[in-house]
Amino acid sequence: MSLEPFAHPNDLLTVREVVARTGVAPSALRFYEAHGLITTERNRGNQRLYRRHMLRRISLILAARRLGIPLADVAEIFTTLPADEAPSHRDWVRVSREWKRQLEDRRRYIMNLERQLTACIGCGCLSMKLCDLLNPDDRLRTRGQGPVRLHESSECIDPA
Amino acid sequence: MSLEPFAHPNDLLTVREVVARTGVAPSALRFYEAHGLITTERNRGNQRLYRRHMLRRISLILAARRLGIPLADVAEIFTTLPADEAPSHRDWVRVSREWKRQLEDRRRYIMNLERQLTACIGCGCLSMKLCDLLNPDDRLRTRGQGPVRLHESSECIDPA
DNA sequence: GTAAAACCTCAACCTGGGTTTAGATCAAGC
DNA sequence: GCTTGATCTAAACCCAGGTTGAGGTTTTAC
Repeated sequence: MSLEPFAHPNDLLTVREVVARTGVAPSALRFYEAHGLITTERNRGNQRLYRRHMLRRISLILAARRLGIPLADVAEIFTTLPADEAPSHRDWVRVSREWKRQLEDRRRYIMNLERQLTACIGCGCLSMKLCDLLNPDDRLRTRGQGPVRLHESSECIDPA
Repeated sequence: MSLEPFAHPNDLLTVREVVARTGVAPSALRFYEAHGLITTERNRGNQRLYRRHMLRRISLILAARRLGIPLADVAEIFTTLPADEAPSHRDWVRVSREWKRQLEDRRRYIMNLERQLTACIGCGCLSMKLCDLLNPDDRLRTRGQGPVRLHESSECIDPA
């Protein structure tokens, strides 16, 4: 049986092919390469050739972007990935668990803000005197001046 | 009784005083002014004087920043606020409810991503063949080429 | 009266995640 | 061989949300 119809993991794709497969603009591909997220070979005319397993990396970049993970973090994760072949199942489990943790952190942060804002709406904060989300300038006026560190008191938010 | 110890809502504060009360850098105050979020008077030497009720606006800006609300949105909200006095209780209720809605939207978006990522970890997506977060290039290879619209299929994420 | 500190404007710079443009080179079809 | 389209590099530009710096005035403190 011929190997022809099957893709070799290290065969080479042109820019156009990668663009067609991933939907990522050539400028973005160059950008990722410049930032060390992907690597390329060159043909004799200096044009880029992408090894097929780079498609995996690009997919991971897209997933990360969709999740709001900064490229710098992705680059860091990529240093732990095999350089010459596609990431393994195990790699993907590790990466996706880490990203899930980051999503959870972000969700918790937002839920905390929601809680504070709800408390502000539901308490004396409506007078805008004591809320942690709003700087308590009225109170400060009775206490003299000085640099105000915001988010330091929490009389409204956390009355306990 | 003298009015001296009580602050007039329209009395004028210098840059230094506003910086001391809000913790916001002068450059940021100028930036907010340049973008129409706050207004100032000037003294005879052209130096800025802030009417006291601007402190409320600055507090609102800080709260918005903390919530991740873009300044442009804040500027838009501010067009609905009284120009010459502090925002009222009613104003604050209206604004804070709107911001709470935006927080809820962001939280729901993140929860949705978490759900997708969890599904990816827990199903055949681990093979990175069919996941909505990862571009399904293996499948495409058996179907010919063409531009790939990402996030269009949901065989993994939403099997129903 | 003078020096230091604060303030002014305007312009340049920063990060992140790229896009756009200019000018040159390469590959492919006829 | 020639034209057209694809690609190359480098640099400039975009957004947000500001900060930093240069060079000039104003206010304040002694």
